[in-house]
Amino acid sequence: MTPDIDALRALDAIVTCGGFAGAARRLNRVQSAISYQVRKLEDQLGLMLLDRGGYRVQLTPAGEIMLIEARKVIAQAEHMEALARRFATGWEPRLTVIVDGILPLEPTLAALKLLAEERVPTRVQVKVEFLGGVQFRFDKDEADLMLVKDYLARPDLHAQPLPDVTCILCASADHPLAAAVSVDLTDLQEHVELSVQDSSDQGNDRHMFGGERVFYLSGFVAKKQALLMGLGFGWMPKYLVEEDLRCGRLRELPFVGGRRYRFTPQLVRRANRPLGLAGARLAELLRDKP
Amino acid sequence: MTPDIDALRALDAIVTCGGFAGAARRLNRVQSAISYQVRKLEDQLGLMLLDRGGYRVQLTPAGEIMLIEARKVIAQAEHMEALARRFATGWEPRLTVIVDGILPLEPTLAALKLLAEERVPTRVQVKVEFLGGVQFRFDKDEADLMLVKDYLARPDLHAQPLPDVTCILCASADHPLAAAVSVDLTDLQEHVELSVQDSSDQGNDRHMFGGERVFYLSGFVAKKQALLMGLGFGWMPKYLVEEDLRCGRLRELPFVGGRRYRFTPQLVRRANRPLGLAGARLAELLRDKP
DNA sequence: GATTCTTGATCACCATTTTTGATGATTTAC
DNA sequence: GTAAATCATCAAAAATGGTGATCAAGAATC
Repeated sequence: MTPDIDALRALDAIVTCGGFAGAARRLNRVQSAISYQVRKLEDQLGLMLLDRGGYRVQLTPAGEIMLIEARKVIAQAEHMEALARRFATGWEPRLTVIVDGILPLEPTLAALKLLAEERVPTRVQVKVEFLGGVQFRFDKDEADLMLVKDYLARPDLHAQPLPDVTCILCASADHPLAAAVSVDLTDLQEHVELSVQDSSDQGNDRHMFGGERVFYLSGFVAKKQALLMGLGFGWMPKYLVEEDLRCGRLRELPFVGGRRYRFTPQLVRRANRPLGLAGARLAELLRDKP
Repeated sequence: MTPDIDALRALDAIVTCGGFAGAARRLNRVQSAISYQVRKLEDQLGLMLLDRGGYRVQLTPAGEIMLIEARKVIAQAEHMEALARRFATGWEPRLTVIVDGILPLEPTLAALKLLAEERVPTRVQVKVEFLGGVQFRFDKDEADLMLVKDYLARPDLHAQPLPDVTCILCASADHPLAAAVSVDLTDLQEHVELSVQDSSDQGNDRHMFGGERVFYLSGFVAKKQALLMGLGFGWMPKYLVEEDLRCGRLRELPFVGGRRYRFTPQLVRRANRPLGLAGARLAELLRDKP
């Protein structure tokens, strides 16, 4: 039979208060109740915990060790209690966030770090997806939030804007297109376009060029690596290639249809399911900070 | 109010058995008892743990997290119980062993390693002392065992022999005494003798030579270092200087009164206080192995 | 679709456990 | 030596937890 946590508390109180009487006062019980509790505990464990030989009780050697263990059990139980209290007061147990891989991760991570520092009890799960895959995953996982470049608006979704991101059409300095003074659609279509794999299987990136040959990469890091190797051309978010453009490793392509475009990422939540405290706090941090 | 461990067990059983009825069977209770327990638990935590909406109960999101915590509490409590069982069956909670620093530590450490591998629950404390300090500490700490070179026999102490150790009188190869063909007591008394500090403050090493100048070191490692630096001469246990004698860094002194002596270390226990299972096992390992 | 099973909630009742308050033996403090 | 602690013990009261029966509602079976 497993010991009762109240009995462990009694043992602890006896030791810290220096006696049964003190423990009773501390626990708002009567002395005989404490006496009963620890005796029962000792019976259950089949082990003397207190030495009643003298005027004041003392821990037996075994009691000392058991008290250490008992305190661990108590602490664990209280941790559980505290967690429950927070869940009960509006902190959701889990928060799932889908992030579009085209967005800079840093502001999101910074916000999560703050959240952790505020000792938010919620277990936050972040998943990175691309293009249509973001909303696909948002729906499939019943996620709470998504940070997305494009999404299909619906009445049950509520969006708020995030800071703009700029995309730049570029290629390696060694790439044939990099040398051109001006590039038109036909020029582009003759070369390999690099794109990020849409993790839902219904690719629909409105910024693609419709050439014959497209290589799909698994993310923007891989895409950038492919660009640097001269494998092809493609759009990249500015924050990922600024350094390379400055150093000349990559070149911005002088495409007549526009060499850059900006978009406003959205932080999307479900209108019908209110965010818990953690979700609300995260949304707030993402809105204020980045 | 802290949740009751039995209630946590009920929650766990409901989830693993897939329902109240199954849990009741598993815990040898009746279904309504389980129902009562979890409802009380939920009341205490102020939190719904199970979703009774459908035909079969399901954990709520908060319930999932709480179950994880609950299992930790249960595991901790069971660990405590297991420990108690072992203490109750003769494993002492603590075992204090005093070891004479002149003895090779390796056999002792090997025995302790074995003890640990056998998952002995006892917390073993080993202290190294020197000369009279060993018995001094043995008495002061009310230790259970001592491994000692010399000790004052008493009726309440019971000893068993350990493998012999040889001591060699030596000095650095550069030391004046190292060159002599024969050394007598007067020769020795003219040089600095190196000795290990007695950690009780009543030095009585019967192997000292009574010269004017004695340097006391804090252990045999320090003493050996001092010997190698040519600071003086002194006795060293053979196992610590064999290599140095072979390489010629140290020399055995041709003392007319004997250049070597052997002693039989003793494993001493208290006759009036029987060893616990861990102490007995350790004594057994030390007797058989080294 | 009607019937049968199963699931979990609920209730009144009873057994057990826990708390209480009183008492007593022993030890410490003054 | 007296007064004030300390802790054990006991009977009675209170609270807690368990039992078995019953009920409504969702699956499963035919």
